[in-house]
Amino acid sequence: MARHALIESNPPFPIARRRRAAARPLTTLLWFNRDLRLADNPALAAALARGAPVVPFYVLEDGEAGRWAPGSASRWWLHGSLQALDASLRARGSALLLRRGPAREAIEALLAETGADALYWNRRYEAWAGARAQAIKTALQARGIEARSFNAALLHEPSRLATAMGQPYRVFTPFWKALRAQLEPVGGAAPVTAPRRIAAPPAWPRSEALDGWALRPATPDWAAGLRDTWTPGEAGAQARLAAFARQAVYAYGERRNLPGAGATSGLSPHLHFGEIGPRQVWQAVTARPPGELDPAGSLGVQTFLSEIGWREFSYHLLVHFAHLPEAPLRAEFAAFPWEHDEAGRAAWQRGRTGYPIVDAGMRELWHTGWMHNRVRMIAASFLVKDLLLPWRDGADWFWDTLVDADLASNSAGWQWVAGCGADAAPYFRVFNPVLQGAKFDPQGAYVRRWVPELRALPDALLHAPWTARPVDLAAAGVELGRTYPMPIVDHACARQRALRALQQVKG
DNA sequence: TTTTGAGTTGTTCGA
DNA sequence: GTCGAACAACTCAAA
Repeated sequence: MARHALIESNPPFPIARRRRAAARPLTTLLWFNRDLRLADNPALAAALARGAPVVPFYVLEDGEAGRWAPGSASRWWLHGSLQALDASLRARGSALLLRRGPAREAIEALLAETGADALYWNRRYEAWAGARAQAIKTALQARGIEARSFNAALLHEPSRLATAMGQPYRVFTPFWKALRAQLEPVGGAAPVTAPRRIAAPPAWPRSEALDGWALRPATPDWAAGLRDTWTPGEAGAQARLAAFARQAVYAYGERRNLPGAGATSGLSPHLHFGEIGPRQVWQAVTARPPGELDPAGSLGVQTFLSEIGWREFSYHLLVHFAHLPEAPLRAEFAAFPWEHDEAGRAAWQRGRTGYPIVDAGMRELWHTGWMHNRVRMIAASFLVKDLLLPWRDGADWFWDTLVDADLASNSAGWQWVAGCGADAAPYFRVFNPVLQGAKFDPQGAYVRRWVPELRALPDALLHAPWTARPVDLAAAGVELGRTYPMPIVDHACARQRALRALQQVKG
């Protein structure tokens, strides 16, 4: 596939490196991207092994990313993550330089200012990022400057895994089987630990001020819920992983679908920004020998690893099908008769659909920048199938509001829900928000937390307040249409409408 | 090349 | 109330 050309590959013996092998290395530029960590960082390790002073830097690339520049919640996270990375670099005698993009210009400037003879970085997999990195690599190597990239983000290199026919996988199970066969038994190369000291250059080039980038909201400051929930940065990531690997992972198989249980790892934003890598995650959750685990514990570990597998699969799809974020993987869905329901979309975004489990999820998202995975499916199904709004509307909203907004996972997930993606849900699989609520939030802990105006309703009525008798509503202090909305659509009717629309696409 | 088995996460209806 | 079948065919991956 031609797109493979966009994914940079390392020649086994880079020309520049061979030519300079005898010369003393000058300075190494270390370009941080989506790998904001010091442990398990192959580019950093290789830069240190080179034996020259290292200049670590980060480039803000809003212009180059275009439509996929980080959303509001991601920008909030990025600020904290860069701050944390700078602090850990300083503790090791180094620092993080900040520059604005375009990356090509920032790198040229740094090369001129430092006289560096090498640029190392860890790869990204978005089409735009791969293309611009490849252009930089080509340009630098042509001038005898060593330019090397590494894989810090994935267990596998998407261009190096294919079916027996040489095609990219489109179905998860065979993909994961093939990948695991490559990785067994330890999940790939062992992660390296963080260096103790990083040699500084004789003089530091100037850095921009992080505050000047205005990544965090000022007025209004909507980030209080994010601050309460998260600790961006490598230390925060490792603390979360350690806590999860100590206990929760062993119950993950049984409890991961309960949004009120706090049973998931919460690692998604840390993984997105590369504050921790999938190899480290694999190592941590498989540290206990399988022989020590009971069947439930073993199921927990395997189920969790398969979620890491889904992340890999999403990247695999993004690399091989570059239009994944923009256009349906199943081409016939281009003609799907989507609605244009502004009011419905606004109600969904604000958590005022009248379906408590959907509204709870959307409010959790707004408040914390994150939503439990089970609820993501329910809320996404509601947008796409009950409201018949385009999946890209949902993907856009998630892109702006999620701290873990990731082009690969977000795009693949929305296409899956809409039925137009890889391994997509069958058309008739339409989530019923009342049944899903009753099944996965039976005691109502989740809905009561995020939809407090319904808190006093009994469990049996909590997921369908419009079915309550007036006397029950009054006892709970609920006035439908005033304190909490009536359902904005009738689910049974909406389901029929969605099935008709899907039939139309098929025929 | 052809065949075969299988495919993350569900709901509804009727026996 | 419980349970199994229907809901469509189609595509993917491997034998």
